[in-house]
Formats: sequence, C-alpha cells, structure tokens
Amino acid sequence: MTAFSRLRSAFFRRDAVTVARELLGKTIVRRFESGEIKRFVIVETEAYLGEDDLACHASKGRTPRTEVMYHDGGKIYVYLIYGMYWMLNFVTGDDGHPQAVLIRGVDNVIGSGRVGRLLQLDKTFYGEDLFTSERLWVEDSPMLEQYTTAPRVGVDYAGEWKDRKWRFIAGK
DNA sequence: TGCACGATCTCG
DNA sequence: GAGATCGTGCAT
Repeated sequence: MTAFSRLRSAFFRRDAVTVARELLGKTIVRRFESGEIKRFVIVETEAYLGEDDLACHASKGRTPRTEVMYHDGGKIYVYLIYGMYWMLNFVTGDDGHPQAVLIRGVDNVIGSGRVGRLLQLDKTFYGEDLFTSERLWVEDSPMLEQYTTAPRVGVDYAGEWKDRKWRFIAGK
C-alpha cells in the first residue's frame, strides 16, 4: 500500500522555475547498494533555465557534460564540482530546451554537496531515468506551500542572471 | 597538451 | 581563511 506514487513525465516537462518550486515537499527515494531504501523530503532547490541563463551550464552549449539537459524532463544530471562533490539535478522541460533543477537540501541536510554525499551519488547516475530507475526516483507528497526565494548560490559570474530569485527554500 | 576554475564543504 | 581534488572548457 504505497501512499504516494512516483512523479511522472508531466511533472518534469515544465519550466525549471515552476518545477523547482513544486519540488519543495516532494520525496526523493534512494535504494542503496545494500538494498536499503530511504526517503528524503526536498526542502531547497535552484532552477537553471536554458542557454541564455549564464549561470546554467547549458550556456556553454551542447557538450558531453550538458547533453542530458537537452533531453525531455525526468532525467538525472549529475556533475562533479571542486573535484569532490556530486551535484544532483533533475532535468526539466521538453526536448531541446536545456533546463535543470539543483537539489540543495533535503530534510535537515542542507547543502548541495552534502546531499550528493548523503545519497552516495557518482558519475554512473548521469542520464539515469527517474521513471524507470531502480535506485533513485521522486515520489509525490504534499508540497510545502510555505517557502522563500533568494538569488542562486555561487553564480556571481553570471552577470544580470545572478540576481534572479530562482532559489526556493522551504519554511518561512 | 596545458591550465585556470568551479551551482562546495570542513577544519582551524 | 585555506586546502582538498579533478573534470571541463578554452587557450595554446
């Protein structure tokens, strides 16, 4: 008797800003190597939207690294930052429109690097399909309606785009 | 082929 | 405030 179902295509195939906001309160489900399954409620996200968004990796164009962002929403985009942290992103939007939502915090674990470590991510998650994966997906659960917005973190280089309030933080 | 740097975190 | 640590994009 599963209380909530896995989020499907219609949820992710929308613009990253909308998805980032609505992901607050949704549940990441992770089945670890050991077989143990754990659930994590999303409490902080950031949206990266398209080639024009200078903070988005897709502003560099279509490369091996950004390729998956050009696909239909519902894929996992992970990348290594500072040589040691795997950032977890969910691809959003439609084919040909590179967008993604970065997961910055779950439950009481705040920080994109810490989330990646908590979920034990690595390069093999790149391109994984949230609709068919046996080890990482997102389930529906009540949205956290109470949230605040803020500029994205660590993107001071992004010109006018750095000030967009595309960071969503659950809570008041 | 080389190099500077990054959607970070921890320790001191 | 600095170090850890390495893939990526761009210059050479």
